[in-house]
Amino acid sequence: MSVRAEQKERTHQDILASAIRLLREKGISGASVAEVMKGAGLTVGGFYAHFDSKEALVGASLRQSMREMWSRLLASAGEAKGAEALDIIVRRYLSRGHRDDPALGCPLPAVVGEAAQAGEPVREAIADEVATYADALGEKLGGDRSARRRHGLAILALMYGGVSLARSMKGTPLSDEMLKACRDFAREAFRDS
Amino acid sequence: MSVRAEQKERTHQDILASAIRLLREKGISGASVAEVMKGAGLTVGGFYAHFDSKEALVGASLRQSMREMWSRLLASAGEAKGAEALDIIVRRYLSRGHRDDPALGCPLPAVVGEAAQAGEPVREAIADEVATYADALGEKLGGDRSARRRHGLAILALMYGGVSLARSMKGTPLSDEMLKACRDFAREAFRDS
DNA sequence: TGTACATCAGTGAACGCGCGTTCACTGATGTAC
DNA sequence: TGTACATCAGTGAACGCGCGTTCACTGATGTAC
Repeated sequence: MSVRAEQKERTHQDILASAIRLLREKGISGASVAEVMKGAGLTVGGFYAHFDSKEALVGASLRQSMREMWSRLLASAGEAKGAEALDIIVRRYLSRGHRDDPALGCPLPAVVGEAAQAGEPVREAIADEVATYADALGEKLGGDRSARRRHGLAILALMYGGVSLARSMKGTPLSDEMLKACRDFAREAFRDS
Repeated sequence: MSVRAEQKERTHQDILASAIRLLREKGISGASVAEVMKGAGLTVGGFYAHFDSKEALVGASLRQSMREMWSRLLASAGEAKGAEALDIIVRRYLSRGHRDDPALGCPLPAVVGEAAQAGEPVREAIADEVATYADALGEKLGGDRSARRRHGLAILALMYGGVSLARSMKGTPLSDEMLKACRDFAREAFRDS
């Protein structure tokens, strides 16, 4: 690989990293191309040498940030399975820390609402990543094939929904309570597993 | 009340109705003041005789549309309580119809993501309405005081999360599956109640 | 009841601003001989 | 190894556009006498 190509690849990753950070903090419309490029130490005009459009950037950022978040989250449960793994995972995802630091967390809360009106590349990226990590989560939780799939999808939806709502009510007492209710409900649903 | 004041009140409600429709379909940034006014058969300049700012409009629309959606939803369970009421409610909220017709449904999926960056009036409106209807939902579900509160908040988060994700994956097979997984999980969690 | 003036809901053009995207350009890197 | 030319990553100004908000105005409604 030539020096030039290596440099370009490094720049590409810088743009992605900047986009991921802004996307998680401010959502799709809040992460402007100009600000993404500024965050990577570049000017706006160079963007289109790296991505075809803003939508392509959003799709790529979504895929990478989902991978980062969810592989770390699932790895944090270590060898634990079933109710024990669930406890570790919900305590981490449905935490005040995760609610208050979007820049380090899951991209879904910032992106899903706007994604309903976004183009197919974005919606497909979400579907791919949700499928992957709902399955991985179901695997941790155990049970038969259909229970694993159902639990993976539903617990993901519960965790995403709880953090999203908690963020939208930040600053009110209900915000903390929402996180706790979702954690406890997830554990309660698995009391016999 | 004078003819003029009556007319103004009618116009005010027309603007609100238009805003509610657009907000549910396109979210906060997608519902521009100009389009809201056009939807009410008016021109943009007249808006500020009715609301102080776009944010005030969003807050008022949110309160009214939450009331409309959730009082209808909870009323649809009639006299049913516990698992039976839950079954009716999740079948309605987590339905393909609700996913595909945002204009007739719950405002939360279109608004919550952007609300995290919105001003206090919007976040307070969400907190107030979520508190009200989580409690009403918990009431239907029964159990002791803490269980009612926990179940109300968590089932609301699960329903909101499921429909939001299903909309963001619309057009993929996982979209339908997500709705079903959330319905079944909610019922499963109440299997002994 | 009729007339003169005041009010004010709604109009439509204009404001400053930020958006995604384009494009002529610059200058360092790469290639050919 | 040295020189002349080609490539192309990144710059920065400009584009057309839609946004929230402002404002001078119009004309129907309301009030005073």
